[in-house]
Amino acid sequence: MEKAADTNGTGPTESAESRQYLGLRDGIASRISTGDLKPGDKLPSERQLQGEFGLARGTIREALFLLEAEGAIFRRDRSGWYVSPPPVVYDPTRWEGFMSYVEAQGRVPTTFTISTATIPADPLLSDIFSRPLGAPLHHIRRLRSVDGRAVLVEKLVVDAAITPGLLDFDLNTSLTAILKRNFGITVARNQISMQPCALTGDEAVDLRQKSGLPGLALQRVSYDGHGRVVEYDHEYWRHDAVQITVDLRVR
Amino acid sequence: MEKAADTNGTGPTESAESRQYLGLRDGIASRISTGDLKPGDKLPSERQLQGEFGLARGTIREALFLLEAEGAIFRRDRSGWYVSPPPVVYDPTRWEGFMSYVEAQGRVPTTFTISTATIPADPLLSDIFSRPLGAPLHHIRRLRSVDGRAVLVEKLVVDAAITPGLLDFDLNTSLTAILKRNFGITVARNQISMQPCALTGDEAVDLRQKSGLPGLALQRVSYDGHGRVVEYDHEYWRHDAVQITVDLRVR
DNA sequence: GAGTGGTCTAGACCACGGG
DNA sequence: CCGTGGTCTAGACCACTCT
Repeated sequence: MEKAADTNGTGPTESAESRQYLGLRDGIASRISTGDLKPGDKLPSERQLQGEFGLARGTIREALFLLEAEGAIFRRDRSGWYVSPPPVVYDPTRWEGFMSYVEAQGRVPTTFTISTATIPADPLLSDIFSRPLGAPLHHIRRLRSVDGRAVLVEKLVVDAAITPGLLDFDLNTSLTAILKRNFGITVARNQISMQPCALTGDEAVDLRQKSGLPGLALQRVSYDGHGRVVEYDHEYWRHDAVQITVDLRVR
Repeated sequence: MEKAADTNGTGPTESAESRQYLGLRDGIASRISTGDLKPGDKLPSERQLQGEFGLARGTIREALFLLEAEGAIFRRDRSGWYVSPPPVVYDPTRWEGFMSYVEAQGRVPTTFTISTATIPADPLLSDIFSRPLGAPLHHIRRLRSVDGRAVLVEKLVVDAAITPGLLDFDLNTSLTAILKRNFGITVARNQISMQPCALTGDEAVDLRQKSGLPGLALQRVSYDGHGRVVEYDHEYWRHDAVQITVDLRVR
């Protein structure tokens, strides 16, 4: 008996799902919405679900992938599947920085600096910062978490000429605050671009995600009051961790 | 011989990929980047790739899913896999509307009105529009395409009191233009919110996508110069069809 | 009707996580 | 060390598209 959907006598009994993984998806989703499973809770293992529902493991995984795409659950590599916490709201116009707005939402933000370096400007960066080729720029790579879960990696670049000694500060705090307090720099304008993307390579590794999972790529160029480029930032977010909100006047 | 990765004698010959689907992914990706495969081109069928690479179909599909998540390819249900065209750039602050900005990028926009209706305001909409419960609101559901490919479904709501007879116009054109020309309404402010999401149910059907594929959900509340709510809009985009760009002053 | 992707089965081994 | 998810095989039938 190598037939698959033998049970597909799908008599239109009620809302019988045509595809089994959709049924399983709905089952788990309702367990979450009723509060039977709460944010952070671990789901039964794939093999347990297999026994419980009498489906092949591939079918179980299909349902899990769907819930993952919907942002309802996430996985920790080779540890298990967990119920997702609610996303963080990110408003690029309210520029107090990550630490502030995450805290304002009653969550606990943390930052981990992965690496720092001062590197001569390449043609692209030289153009963005309007600085000569080879001018020194600070590169910072940071991992940011909410309630202990890594939600984004950022690679940011700052003009070293106007921020001497920046890398000696504790970068596991708010960069916005450091720039303001120690260098008198405030951001007046942001130019932002973003695309849904797949998290791959370094980003996936840092976020402890399996490569290829969906994410949101966000690039930001920040200007001060004089129109000078202050920061050039690339952020890679878990797709289920963020909601973007903007309020703006139309031109 | 039910062993899987027997070929995993992965001698570190060159950049041998540890996982076979990554190798296949790279192979197809490079065919795209060299121009061997161009936007719109059809990929070989899964079974052809199976023969060509000597992998099980599941493995082939894993590679295809990854490329899909990256936005490099897309599928037409039961027709095949195709190379993705470049995304459209969407700037919510430049409010000439979909038709204008798509054309400005040298692409061909089309709009198809799926349904229209005038419905009494429910509590939520009554609140958003600051209108009494039961006040008439126009509901419009449209499908919008670029170069013949459906890229987004939108469900929009407009206050019927200030747009009498709106549904009698040809809604397969620019709504922005209709509101301006025929009702003297212009948008002065937008409040936008967006989250990566999974396209499911009606949205997936309308976009001819398999349910569960990643997308971008965008909600917009538009105000006129008097602060009156003009439009309430929900858009569901294919994740690979759009890039959002915003330029804004920080508050 | 042929061909395509969509769904599903029933196994297997691998690599990593955590006690 | 064991349990977990990650990868992979080799089949099968189904539902739809296309010509």
